[in-house]
Amino acid sequence: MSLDYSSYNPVAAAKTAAYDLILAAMGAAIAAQALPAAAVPAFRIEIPADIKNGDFACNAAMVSAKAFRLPPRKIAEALLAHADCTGTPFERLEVAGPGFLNFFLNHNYFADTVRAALQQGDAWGRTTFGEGKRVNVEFVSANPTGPMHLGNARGGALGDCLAAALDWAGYDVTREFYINDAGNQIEKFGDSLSARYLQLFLGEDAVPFPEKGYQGEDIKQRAAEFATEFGDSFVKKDEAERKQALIDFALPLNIAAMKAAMEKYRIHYDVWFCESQLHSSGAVQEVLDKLAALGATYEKDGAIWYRSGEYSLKWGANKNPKAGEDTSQDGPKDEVLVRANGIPTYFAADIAYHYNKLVTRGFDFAIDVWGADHAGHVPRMRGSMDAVGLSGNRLDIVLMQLVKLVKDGQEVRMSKRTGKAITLVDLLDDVPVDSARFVFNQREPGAQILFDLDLAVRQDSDNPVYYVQYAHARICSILRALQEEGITPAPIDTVDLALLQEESEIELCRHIGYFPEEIVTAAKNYDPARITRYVTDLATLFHKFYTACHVKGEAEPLLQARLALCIAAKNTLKNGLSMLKITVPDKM
RNA sequence: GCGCCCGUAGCUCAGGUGGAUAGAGCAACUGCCUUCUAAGCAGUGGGCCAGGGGUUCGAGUCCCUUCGGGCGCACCA
Repeated sequence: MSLDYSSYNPVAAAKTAAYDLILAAMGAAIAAQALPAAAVPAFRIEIPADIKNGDFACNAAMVSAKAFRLPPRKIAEALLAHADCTGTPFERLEVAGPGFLNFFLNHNYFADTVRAALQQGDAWGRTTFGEGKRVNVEFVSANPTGPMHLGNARGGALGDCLAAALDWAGYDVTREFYINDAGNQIEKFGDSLSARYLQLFLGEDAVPFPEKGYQGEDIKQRAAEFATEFGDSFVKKDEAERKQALIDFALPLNIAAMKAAMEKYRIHYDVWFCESQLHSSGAVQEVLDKLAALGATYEKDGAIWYRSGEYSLKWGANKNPKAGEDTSQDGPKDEVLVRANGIPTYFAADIAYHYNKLVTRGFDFAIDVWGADHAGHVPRMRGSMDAVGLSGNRLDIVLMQLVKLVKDGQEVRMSKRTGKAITLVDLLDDVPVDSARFVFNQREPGAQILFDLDLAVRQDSDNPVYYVQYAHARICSILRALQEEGITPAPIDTVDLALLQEESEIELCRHIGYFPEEIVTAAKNYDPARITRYVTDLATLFHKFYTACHVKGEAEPLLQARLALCIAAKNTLKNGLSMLKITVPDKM
C-alpha cells in the first residue's frame, strides 16, 4: 500500500512535530514537578546553521529561563528527560550549547521524503499554503513607446518566477502586463513619430525634433515603415490627424513586438491590460467620484487634488518637502489627479487600475514589480487604496534595483535619451534564455545586479546555469546506462530506502526535503532568487553524491535505493528549474 | 535638505526574520578519470561582517550615530 504524499512538506511537518513534542514534554515536566508551573513564552523550532547541531533546534529552554527562574541548561535537561520521540520523525534529542534542544531526524523522515518526491513527480513541491487565494502579479509593464531594456529583462525573470513560486505555494495566480497606451508619453510618442515622418520628406533640418521626444532609432524605423505604406500622403494633413494616424499605426506594432519578445523570453501573460480601457470605460471617472465622495480630494488652481499627504503617511511617505520648497505644508505633498486642462494624470489612472484589480476583478491581493526608481510612488499608491475604501495591505510592491551591464570588465552605460540602450531583444540574441533567466534570478530584488555579458554568453562551466543542468543530465545518464543493462526502477514500496546511509546520500535527502518549504518561503518573502540558490545547492549535493556513490554495478537492493534517490533528485531539479522556466536537458 | 535601498573574503554574493566556530561561487595553489558524462569532486590559503556607541543570556541580523555608494522627492510616467 502506498501513502498519499500530495502537498507533503517534510520540513513543516517535522517542525510541527518538534513543537508538539516540546509542548508535551513541558507539560509532563511540570506535572512531575521537574519544572515550576509558569506561563511559557513563545518558542521556536528552527534549522541550525550547522547540521552537527541537529536537523532542527528548539530555543524553548533559553526563552523560558526567566519565567521558570532556572538556568537554560537545567530547563533543557528537564525537558529532555520528559521528551518522547515515539511516533515522531525524530530519532533522538540532545541538549547542547547554552541550552538548545537539538532534534535528530530518524530514517523514516528521509524515506518519506524520497517516496514523496517520487510519487508526486511533477507536483512534488506544491503545497496548499496559499489556500487558493487569488493574486494578481503585474510585472514588466514597459511603455509601448519603444523597445524593452535590460531592466525589463530582470523584471520579467523576477516577476515570472515570483508568480511561479506563488502558484506552487498554493495561490491562484494571474500574470499581468499593464500597457500604458494612454496619456502623456503616448502624446510624446506621436510627436516624435510625426517629426521623424516629416523629416523623411522635408529633410532633417527643416523639421525640428521635439525637445523631449524619443530619440531612439526605433522611432525612425516606425516612421519609415509608415512612409512605406502611406507615402507622403500625410505630410500635408494637419498635425493632429497625422499624429493620430502614426500612433494608430505604430502602437500595435510595438505591442506585438513586446508580446513576441516576452514569448521568446518564455513569459506567458494571462492578461494584457490596456490603460486606455480604464479611460474609455469610465473607470477612471468612477474612481475619481468615489474619492471625492469619501472626501479624499479638493480643488485648487483649477485642478483636482488628492490628499496624498494624509493617506501616504501611513505607508512611509517622506515627511518633509524638498529643500527650498514651500515648507508651510506639514507632511508629504498632495498630488494632482486631474490637471487644470481636464486631463487625468497617470496617477489617477493607476488608482483606477488597482481598484479594478481588487474590486472589479476581485483579486484577494495584488503584487506589482517596479523598478527602484519608482520607490516614491509606493506610499501614495498604497495610501490611495485606503482612500478609496480598500486597504493598502492588499497591494504589495516589490522594488527591484536596476541592472548594470558589464562587458570586458567595463560598465556599459545605458542612455535612454540617445536610444543606445541594450534592448531585451539584443540581449536574447546573444545570451541564451536559460542563462539570462538564471542570472536575473540569482539576486534578491533589492540587490543591484551586475550583468556580466561575457559570462552569460559563455556556454561553459563558469556559467552557473550549466552546473545545475549538468546535474540533471548526469542523472539521466545513469538512468540510460541502467536501462541498457535492462534495469528499471522497482516499485517504490519494494525498495529498502533504509540502505541510504552514506553521508552524501543523507545530505541529498535532507536537501530534497527542504524543497516545498523553500518554495513557501520564496512566496512569503517575494524572493524567487531563493529557488535559484536552492537548485544550485541541490546540484552541488548531487554532484557530491555522484562522486562518492555509484549506482550501476551495486548489489540490487542498494542499487534500487540509490536509483530512487536519483529520481527524487531529478524530479526536484526539474520542478525547481521549471519554476525558473529553465530547460532541463537529458544530455549535455 | 528630507526619505528609501545598500556596505560581509581580492571579485560577485548568501547568511531561514536575534542563536552555536560567519558561508558559497569565481580568482590563486594542490590532488582525483581502465566502472553511471571531469560542464564534476576533494583539499589549502584568504574576514575588526564599513567605523563607533547601545538594547540582552546572545548582534552580521534590532536601535542611535558617523563615513561611503545607489535611487527618489513634478499639473512626468
